[in-house]
Amino acid sequence: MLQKPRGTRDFLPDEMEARRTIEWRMREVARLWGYREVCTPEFEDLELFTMRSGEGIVEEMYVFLDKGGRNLALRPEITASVIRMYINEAKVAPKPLRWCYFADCFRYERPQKGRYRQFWQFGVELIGADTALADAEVIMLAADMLNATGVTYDLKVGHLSFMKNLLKDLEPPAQRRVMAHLDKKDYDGLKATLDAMDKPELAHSLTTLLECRTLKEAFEIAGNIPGKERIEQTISLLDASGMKYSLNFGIARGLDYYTGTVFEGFAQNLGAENQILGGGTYRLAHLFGGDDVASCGFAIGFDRVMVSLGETQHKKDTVVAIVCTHEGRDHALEVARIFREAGIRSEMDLMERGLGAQLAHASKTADFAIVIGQREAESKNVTLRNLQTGEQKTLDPKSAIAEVASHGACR
RNA sequence: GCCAGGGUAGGGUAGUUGGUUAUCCUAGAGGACUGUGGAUCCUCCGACCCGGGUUCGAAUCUCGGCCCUGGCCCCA
Repeated sequence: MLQKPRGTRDFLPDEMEARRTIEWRMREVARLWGYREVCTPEFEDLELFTMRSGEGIVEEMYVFLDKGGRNLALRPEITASVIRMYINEAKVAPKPLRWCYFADCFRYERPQKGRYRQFWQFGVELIGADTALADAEVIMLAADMLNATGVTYDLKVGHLSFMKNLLKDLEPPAQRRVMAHLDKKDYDGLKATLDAMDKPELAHSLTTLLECRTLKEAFEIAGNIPGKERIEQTISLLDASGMKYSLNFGIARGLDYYTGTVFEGFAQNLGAENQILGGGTYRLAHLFGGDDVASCGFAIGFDRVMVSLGETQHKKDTVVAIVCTHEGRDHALEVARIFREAGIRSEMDLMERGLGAQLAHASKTADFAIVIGQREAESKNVTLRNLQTGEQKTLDPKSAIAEVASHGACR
């Protein structure tokens, strides 16, 4: 039997309904903040992604040659595409631009819990606003969005300037090696590396910086930071908003183009792959031949949010089964139509079953049955049966609709 | 790319000194039952992940691959 490709998933209706429910909660939050949806191609020139992230990522992408000999890649993330689109289509649009997206991405990696080769991201990008309030808005929006889904998570906010200031005397490759140690909390390795670089005193400052939980402490360790005021403003805006977060100056986000504020969210009930959100301020447009516009954005790992939410029950549709005899069929079609016009999900038997068998099936799949035989066809009434209680009465279609609508799903 | 544990109908399972037609539950279809369901009974449907090897004979032993689950690495 044919199998689906490794790391991909099929979604049955129950799961899709749960996913759409959460998706729409995020969409609604984005809408309320003024972030409007954009859509970019599923595949792009390979170069778009290597320019952003380096040649190394080719190994972790779905890369292919099209019939015209073009080097293309399935998108491994969406920020690069959005910024490309901004340069191509919207450079002169009034700033700031508030955009969001919900779309699938592809990465060629070893699957595990919360990590798939096709996965969905809900992200936002705020383009062209370079202020403390812009940074704060994006973080508050991220928190709002995660709150709307119902996940329990920890949000960590940091700023790259502190670490960059401590490391400013090191060459970029050395900086990267040090950051790698910090990211893994490998303090022994860090010490060895710094000793080898003849900078042993840095080890203490760096590890202390990671332990800092207030701006004041961080400023004391890292010294005179460029943009100090902006950082203070951003953090005081977050504090004023009353949102929950913690400061963490060890967030490195691994990428050179992040410029300042960075933040990450972690689900409290997931294992190794528990990061559900990542974002920060960055400058990327100039890489793709655009202006050096400031941007700030984040992406939420939608599938991980769903894993974290687990088997949470979602509200189900009320289902009405239209059950009829041969004589009642024409009237039944008419009744089904007006039920649907009233917004009620209505399903008819397609198997030419007898009345008993139709009801047997309805009892497994529906909340109510509308029974229509010769008697109902002649009187233009319907028999409404509550499949939960067995209670049954004959009334006109409009009253039946009212009854079903007032009752709701009872499965 | 690395490590561990797995893979028998749609879902869940039984099945080793290798041996008839692979067990049971559930789901699905049909019937007993052409104006009223969930019970019961009957019938049907449907599986040994793939390939090589050993053997008279492999779900079972063996090798390779694929896939799943979790972890490492990575994580844009």
